[in-house]
Amino acid sequence: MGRVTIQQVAREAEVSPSTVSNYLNGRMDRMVPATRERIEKTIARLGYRPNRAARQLRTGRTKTIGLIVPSVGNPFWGAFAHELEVAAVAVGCSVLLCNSERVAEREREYVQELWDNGVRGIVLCSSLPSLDHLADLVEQGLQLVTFDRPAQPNDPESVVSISINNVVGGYVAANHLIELGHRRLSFVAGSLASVNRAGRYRGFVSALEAAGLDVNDMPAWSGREDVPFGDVFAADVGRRAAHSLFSGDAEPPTGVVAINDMTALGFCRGLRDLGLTVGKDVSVVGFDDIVLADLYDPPLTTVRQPLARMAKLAIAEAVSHDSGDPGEPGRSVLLQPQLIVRASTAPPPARDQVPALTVPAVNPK
Amino acid sequence: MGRVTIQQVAREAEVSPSTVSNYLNGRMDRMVPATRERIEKTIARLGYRPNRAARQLRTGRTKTIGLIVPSVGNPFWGAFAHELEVAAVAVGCSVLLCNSERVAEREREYVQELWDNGVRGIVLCSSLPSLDHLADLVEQGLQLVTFDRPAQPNDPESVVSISINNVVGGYVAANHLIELGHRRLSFVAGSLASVNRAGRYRGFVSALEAAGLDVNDMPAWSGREDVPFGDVFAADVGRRAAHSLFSGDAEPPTGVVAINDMTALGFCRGLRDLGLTVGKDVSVVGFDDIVLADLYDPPLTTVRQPLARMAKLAIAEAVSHDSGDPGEPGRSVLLQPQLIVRASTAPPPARDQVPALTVPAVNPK
DNA sequence: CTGAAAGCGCTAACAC
DNA sequence: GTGTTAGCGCTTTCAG
Repeated sequence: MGRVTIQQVAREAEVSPSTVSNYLNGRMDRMVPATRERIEKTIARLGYRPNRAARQLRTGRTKTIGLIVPSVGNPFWGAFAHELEVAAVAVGCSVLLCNSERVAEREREYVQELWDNGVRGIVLCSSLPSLDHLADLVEQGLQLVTFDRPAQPNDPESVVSISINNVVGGYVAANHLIELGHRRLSFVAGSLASVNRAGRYRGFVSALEAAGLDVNDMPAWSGREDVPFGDVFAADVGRRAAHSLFSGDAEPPTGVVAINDMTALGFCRGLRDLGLTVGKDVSVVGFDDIVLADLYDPPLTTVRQPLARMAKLAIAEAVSHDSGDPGEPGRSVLLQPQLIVRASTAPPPARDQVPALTVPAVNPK
Repeated sequence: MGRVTIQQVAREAEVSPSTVSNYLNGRMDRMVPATRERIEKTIARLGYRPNRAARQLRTGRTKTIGLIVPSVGNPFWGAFAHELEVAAVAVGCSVLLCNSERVAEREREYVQELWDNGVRGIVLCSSLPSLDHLADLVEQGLQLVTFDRPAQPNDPESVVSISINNVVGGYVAANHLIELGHRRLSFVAGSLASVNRAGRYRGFVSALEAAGLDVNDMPAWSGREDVPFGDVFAADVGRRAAHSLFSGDAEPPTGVVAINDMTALGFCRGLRDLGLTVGKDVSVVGFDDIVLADLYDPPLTTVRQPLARMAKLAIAEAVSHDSGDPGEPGRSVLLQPQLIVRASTAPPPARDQVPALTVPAVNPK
C-alpha cells in the first residue's frame, strides 16, 4: 500500500536519491552506464512512479493543460476536446476539462482552479468579448490560448488566439445561398454576445451587401435575445426560430444561415414540424461540420472548421513558454473555413426564383 | 509574480501558520472570532489561494476525479462527461478527462497517470471484459467506478458498477419491433467484445426467443468483426451494415436494433443511400437517446439511459471512501432503461405483414 | 561522476 | 486558543 519513493529506489540501487533524480530527468551524462542500468532495473522491479505532487511542489511545473469549453455535451465541443486531447498526448501532456456553460463567473472560477492545480497553459473556448476578468492571472504567468475567439484590442499582451476567420465563414455561407438564387435570407442564432458569433453575422451581412441586398429587408427572428446562452439549448433555439419565422405574417426566408450545426439541425427539425422540406422549400446552411451534419437527412451544407489542425496549434501555444520559446505574444492565428456543400441547400422554390445574377467575387473587408 | 503563501498570511494577520491552516480547513472552533476575522480579511486582501500541490503532497488527497471515456467525440460520451462534471462540481470536485479509444493499454496508462496525479477515484467507461490490468492499483486503494459495465465475477472486491440493465434494454428494443409485427430482425454493432454490448445482444436474442423466433434465421451482417472498435467509427459501422444487409442476396430485415444511436444514425444514412425510407421500408431502434435522436429525420426510436442520475451515482461512489463511508464493496447498481418511441419505427411494409401475435409479457432471465 | 543537504507550501501532532 | 515543529517526495545547488 505504501507507495515506492525515490529514496527506496536509491537505497535498493545503492546510489543516492539525487542520482536517481538525475536519471528520471534524463541527465544521463551525469552517471556511468553501469549506474544507469542499476537504477533502471530497480525502478522496474519496484514499480516506482514519481509522485507528481512532490515534483510539482518543487518545480512549480506540470504537464497538464487546462481546457475550458462551453459544454462537452455539444458535439462540436466534444469533438474539439477529443482532438485537443490527442494533440496534448502527442507532446506528453494530459488535459483537465471544464465546462463553463459560457458563464463568465464559472469561467473565472475554473481558470483560477486550474491555476491552483499548477496548470500553466489553458485553452479557453469562451468567446466572451472581454478577458479583463483573467488579466491578473495572465500577468502572473498564465499562458492563455483562446479558441474560436480572435484577439481583441484590449486583450492582455501574451494571449494567443486560434480561430477560423468567422467573417469569411459567415460570408461564404450567405454567398452560397445567394448564388443559388435566394434573395430572402435569415440569420439564426441565440445570443450574438460573443466575438465569433458577431463575426459570422458580419460576414452574413457583407455577403448580402455585396449582392445589393439590405439586411433590414430580410425576415428577422425577434425572439433572439430571449433565449438562454448555452449550447445545450442550441438545437432548441433553431427549432423555435423555425416556428417563429414560418408562422408569422411576414414572408419567411427561402434560405437560412445558422450560427452552428446544432442550431441548424434544430431549425431543420422545426421546419419538419411545420411540414416543410429542407433542401426544397427552404435551404439551410450550418456551421462547424460536426459528424452529424453528414449523417443528417438531408445531409447539411455547412462551413467546416479544421479542428484537428486548430487543436494542434492550440497545444503548441499552450506549452510554448515551457519549451523556453517565448514566441511573439499577442498573436492571432486565423485559419480559413471551408464551405461543404451537401443536400440541405438548393435553388429556391419556383415562385421565389429570381433571374440569375452575377455576384461579384469580392471578399468581405 | 511570487505567489502568496500561508506564511505570509500568518505574518500579516499576526498569527501562526497552523492557525491559518486550521481556518482553511474549517476548524473554526480552535480560534476566537477576532482571530478568525483577522485571517479572513488578510486572505482576502492578499488574494491568497492555497497551493494544491503542497496540500496534496502533505495529505495524499485530492479533490479531483478521473474520468476515462472511449471518446468525447461521441455525443453520448460527451453528454455523460458533461453530466459527470456537473455532479462533480456539486460535491466540490473537478474532473480530469481522458479518452481511451477503448484500447486496454491506453486505459491502463491513463489510470496510472491519474493515480500519479493523486486522483483517488476514477470513473471508468471501458466495458472491457476484464479489469485484471488494474487490479494492483485497486489494491493500493484506488476507488474504481465502472460505468456502463456491470460487475463481473472476477472484478476486484471494491469495484462499484453503475449501468443500466443492458439485457432489458436489448429486450425492449427488439420486443418493440416484434410487437409492431416485424419478424425479420437484425442486430447491428461493430464489435461485441464489451460487457454491455454483449448484454444488449443477449436481450435482443431473448426477445426473439420469447416470440418463438430463432436468431439463426435472422439476416446477419457478416462484416461485424472487420470494423475497428472505436466510437468515432460507430456511424460508419451503421452505414456499412445497411449497405451490406440490403444489397446481398439474402432477404433483408424489416426491423433493426442498433448498438447505439450513432450506429443507428449511420444505419439510417446508409438506408437513404439505397433509396430506402426509415420508418416506412425499414424500422430502426437506437440506444442511448442522445440529443440528436430527437432531432433526426425521422426522430429515432431509442432506449434511453438516465444519464444525469447515473452520473450523480457515479460521483457519489467515486468519493465514497473520502467521506469515511466505506460502503459495501462490489456493488453493481443496475438502472432500468426506458424505451422512447418515435417515428423511426412502424409496422413493416404490407408485403411483410404477419398476423398479429400476442407476445407473452415476460422479462429476459 | 556521485552524495549531502536544503527546502517547495502545507498540515497535524504536540506543546504551551 | 495558539505556536512550534517535523516532515510529505522530490529537485537542485554545491561539495567531494
